[in-house]
Amino acid sequence: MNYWLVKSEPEAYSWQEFVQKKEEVWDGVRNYQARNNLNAMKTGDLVLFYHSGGERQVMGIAEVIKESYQDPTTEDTRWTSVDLKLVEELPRPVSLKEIKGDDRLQNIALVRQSRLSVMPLLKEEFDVILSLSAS
DNA sequence: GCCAACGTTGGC
DNA sequence: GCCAACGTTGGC
Repeated sequence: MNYWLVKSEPEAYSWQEFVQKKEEVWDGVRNYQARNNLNAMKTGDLVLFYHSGGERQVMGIAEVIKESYQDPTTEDTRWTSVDLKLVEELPRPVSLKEIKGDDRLQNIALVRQSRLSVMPLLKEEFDVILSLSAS
């Protein structure tokens, strides 16, 4: 099992919308590195959902329920999508500030490569973020 | 609103 | 194949 983090601008697609819909096609990725990460996702992998822009916080957890396939929003065969399903909302959101302030999270792309929209996490990093939310 | 980081495009 | 110019993203 692998762990990931995906970003969304809440004005474009919010966690609240995801909570209502329970499932979503994760489409529109137009960056090769992000696409490669999408393609590496396996059914059952867990994905943190992060709000970029004004909020900058991790909102909750999703699960991969369909592995990568042609992105339905484009004819261009270079781009792919996955399907995500709601798992649960975090007890409270974990802010970028908290993530940047934690020594154990300094290697994640959210800190090192702020523009990447789909990134892998180590299990340890995933667990640290969950524990921050619970504290 | 600004700027840094990064990606893409196009001229050579 | 290199690099300048330009566009976009996202944090501050």
